Amino acid sequence: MARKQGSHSDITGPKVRAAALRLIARHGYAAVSMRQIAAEVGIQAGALYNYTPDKQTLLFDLMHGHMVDLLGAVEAADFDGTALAQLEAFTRFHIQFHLPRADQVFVSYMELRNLSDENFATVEAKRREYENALERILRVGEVEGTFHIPDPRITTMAIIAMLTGISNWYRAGGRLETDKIEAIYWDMVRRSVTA
Amino acid sequence: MARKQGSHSDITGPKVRAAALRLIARHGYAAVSMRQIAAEVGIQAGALYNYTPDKQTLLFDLMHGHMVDLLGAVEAADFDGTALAQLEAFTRFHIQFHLPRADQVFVSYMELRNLSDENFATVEAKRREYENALERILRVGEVEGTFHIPDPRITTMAIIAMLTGISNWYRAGGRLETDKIEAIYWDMVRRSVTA
DNA sequence: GTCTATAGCGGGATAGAC
DNA sequence: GTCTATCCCGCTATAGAC
Repeated sequence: MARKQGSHSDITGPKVRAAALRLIARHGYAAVSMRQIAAEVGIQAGALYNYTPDKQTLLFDLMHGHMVDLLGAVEAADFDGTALAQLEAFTRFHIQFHLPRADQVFVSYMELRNLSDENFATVEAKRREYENALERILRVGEVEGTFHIPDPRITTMAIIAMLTGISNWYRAGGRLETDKIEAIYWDMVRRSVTA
Repeated sequence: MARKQGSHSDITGPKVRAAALRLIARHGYAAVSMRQIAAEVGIQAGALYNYTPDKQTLLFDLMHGHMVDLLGAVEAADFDGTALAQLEAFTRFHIQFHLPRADQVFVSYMELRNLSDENFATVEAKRREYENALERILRVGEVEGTFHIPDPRITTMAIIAMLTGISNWYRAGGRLETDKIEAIYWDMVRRSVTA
């Protein structure tokens, strides 16, 4: 089972996904052609089909991969301590994870419409799982008495929308910038759920 | 200058825009064809060009029209009183304006990429104008001492993202539902900017 | 104002040589 | 694994009859 001589699939595969991600984030899935993606990689359109059975699967792999990475990172973060400490950790985690992944975030929230029904259900389930991680923290804080939250589900959606919205205006910037953004948003999140 | 017999342009025109809005919100601009829009209206594709010079202009009219409506409504609302009162009025206004316009909101935030450079600049300028209305209120509250806001521009974006995010999960529902949503979000907005 | 018909182009995907 | 060539389809937009 030795790898074939001249095989570049271990290099070209990632390049295909990177090119697709970049182009789809920029122009949208429906507006990007397989020919454009191939040109970006430096191969012909036909050769793309060595790396994906079709365009739909390529989109799904990008979106699903992003959600798998996100859930894996959440699990690894393993928030603990008081509800307030967990909420701060979650807030900073969300910002730190999403800021360097502008294209993935954009595609994952804009291209849901272009997934097949089955692929949509799979991606949506993972997104729900992520939301639930935050909702659990809010409910713990409510029981603790730290938080005052009339409707944990709505507050979950509100906080995630606020944090994800950073991607709408954030551009480039180094570590210090990120620190400051984290501080400002954590301040707002904290105040919005405490008495 | 009497209107031609058999002319339906005063009826068909709005029907074209309504159909385009519905379909684009559902499937995205690039994925919707002029044939689909025509079929939804009940005419042939060629006849669409009596109502728009091209597909791009049709998209622009939808998005620009939405922003014009929004800015007109903001101006008519004419917020006054303390900064806190103005912020509450703005929050409730935003929710009341956006909730019944799910398709417009969706299209206006998802299809910016598909506007020509010139059309994008026009729409973006109006959106900036709307954001500025909120930012002014926040700055007044900061001067008053009512609010504690480290960065008014970021807080503006955070609040608008949070409020606009309602469209991501809101479905149908009557007046009472809207009242409750307003109350929950106003509660969060208020707490997030006050000490 | 709407129709039918079509020009002209570009799309996704496949076949077969190398 | 990549190439060239191509099938077949659907797209936007226009022309000209009614």
